[in-house]
Amino acid sequence: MTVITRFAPSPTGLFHAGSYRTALFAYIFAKQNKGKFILRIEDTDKERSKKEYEDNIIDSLKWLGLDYDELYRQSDRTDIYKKYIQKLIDSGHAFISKETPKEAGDRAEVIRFKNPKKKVIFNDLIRGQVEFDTTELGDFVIAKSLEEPVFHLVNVVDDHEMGMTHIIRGEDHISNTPRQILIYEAIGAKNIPIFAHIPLLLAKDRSKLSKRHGAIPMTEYRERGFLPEVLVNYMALLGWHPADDREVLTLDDIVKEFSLDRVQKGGAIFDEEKLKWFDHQYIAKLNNDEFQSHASPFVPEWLATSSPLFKRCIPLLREKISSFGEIPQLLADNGELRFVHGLKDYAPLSLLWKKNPKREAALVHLQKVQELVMAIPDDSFTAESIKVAVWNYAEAEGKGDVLWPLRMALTGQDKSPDPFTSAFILGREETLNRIHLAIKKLS
RNA sequence: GGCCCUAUCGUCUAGCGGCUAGGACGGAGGCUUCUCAAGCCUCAAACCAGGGUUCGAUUCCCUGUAGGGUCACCA
Repeated sequence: MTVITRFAPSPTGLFHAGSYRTALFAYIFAKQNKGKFILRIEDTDKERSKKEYEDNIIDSLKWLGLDYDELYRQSDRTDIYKKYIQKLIDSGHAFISKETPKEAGDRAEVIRFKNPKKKVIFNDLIRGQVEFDTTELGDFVIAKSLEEPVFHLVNVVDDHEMGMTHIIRGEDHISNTPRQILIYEAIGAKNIPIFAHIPLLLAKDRSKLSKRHGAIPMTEYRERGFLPEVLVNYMALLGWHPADDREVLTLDDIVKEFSLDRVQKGGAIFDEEKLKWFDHQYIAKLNNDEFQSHASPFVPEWLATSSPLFKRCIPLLREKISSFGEIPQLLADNGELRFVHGLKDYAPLSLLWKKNPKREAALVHLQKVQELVMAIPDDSFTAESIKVAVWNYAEAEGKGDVLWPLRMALTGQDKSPDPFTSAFILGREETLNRIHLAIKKLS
C-alpha cells in the first residue's frame, strides 16, 4: 500500500512556522515511506481565502524544498462535494435544516449532518487510543448549501477521494476527528485514514501561536537571510529527536531516521536563539562560492560580491554572522566592520594603549610597524605574513603597546577584528595609508 | 464551564522500573588574547504535587494542579 499524506492549509494568512512544521512532518513521513505528498488548498471560506496567501504558501514550500506530488484547490471541486452532500441527504445521513440566522450572511436553510450520537474510538499514532462521545456535537453543519460545503465535509470527502492513508496534522484537529470519522462512516468509506496528531507550536508565553501572536511568516526568515536547510533541520527537531545526540541533520538524514513514535506529545516553543545557532553552524560549512551567492542580496553596493575586497572579507563575515541578514548592520556606519568601507575619524589619543598611554611610545611602534609592513611584498600580503612580520617586535615591546595602536590606526574602532586580518582586508596600500595617517595624528 | 490532549533544566530534548537523570541552545566562569567575536574547557540549572503498585519509581495506575486544544453557517 502506497502511503499518501497531505498538507491542507487554508489560505487565510501568511504561511508561518506552525503550519510549516505540520507540513514538514507529513512530508517527511511520505518520503520515508516512498509515498505521495499532496498539497490541498482548503479555500472553501470565500470571505477569508486570498490568492496572495495561497501564493505565499506555495512560494514558502518551494523555498523550503518541500515538493508536493499533486496540488488541489477545493474551490475547483464543488461538483464532487455536491454529489456527496446529495448522497448523504438521500441516504438520510444529512438533512436540510431551517434556521434562524444569527449573524449577517447566515442562511435560513443549511445542511446538517444527522449525528448518530455514538462513541467514537480511534487510534492516534502519537497519542494512542482516543475516545470521544459525539452526542454533544449535535447535528453539525456540513454545508451552507449544495454548492457551499463546509470544512468537515470537504476535508473528509477529499481525504477519502484522494486515498489518504495517513493524516498528519496539528493537535488542534484532534477534537475534530470524531465528527470526521462519523462522516467517513456515513459516506461508506471502507478505509478510514490513520491519524497522527502532532503537538502544537507555542508562542513564548506558551499560548497558541497565531497570526498576531508570535507566528512569524516563513518568508520573513527568507528575507532575514536564514538558510532553508536550517529551518528544515531546526523545525524537525521541535517535537522530534533522533535516537542519538546529533542535532545537525540534513533532510535526508531526517527522512531516514524519522519515526512517529519518537514524536513528542507536548507543545514546543520556537526558540530563535537556537535557530541562529543552527544557521551559524550551516554557514560555517558553506564553501566560498556558496557563501558569496547567499550573501549577495545582503551586501551593500560599495562592496560588490565579485570584488577581491569582498573575498577577503568572507572569513570574517562567516565568523560574525548567524544569518546572512546580519551582514548589512555589520557593514553599516556604526557596524563592527565599517572600517572596511572607510576610516572613521578618531581621536589621536585613542591610539594610545590604555595600560601604557605614552604618545611617544605609540609613535615609535607605529613607525616601526610601518617599516615592517612596507617590507612585505604586495603579492604575499596575507594576514599570516603580516603577523609573522610584526609578531616578534610586538612580543619584544609588549603586544598591547604595539598592536593596539596598529589596530586603532587601521580601523578607528575600539572593537574590531585583529590588526592582521584587518590589514589583509584593507590591502597593503590602504594599510600603509592608515598607518601613515595615524603617525601624522600623533606627531 | 463540558469534552479531549499534555506535563524532565529558562528553552528544545534523552530516558521507555534500578542512571552521579545525559545532550544542545541560552547563562556564568576560564583558556586564548591588543579590543570584540569565534573557538576550546569548566560550572550552575529539571523529573508539577499527593497517593498507590513494586524490593525499588522520572518511568506504571489514580487523584489533584497547571498548561494547551476544542466546543462556528472558520479551517
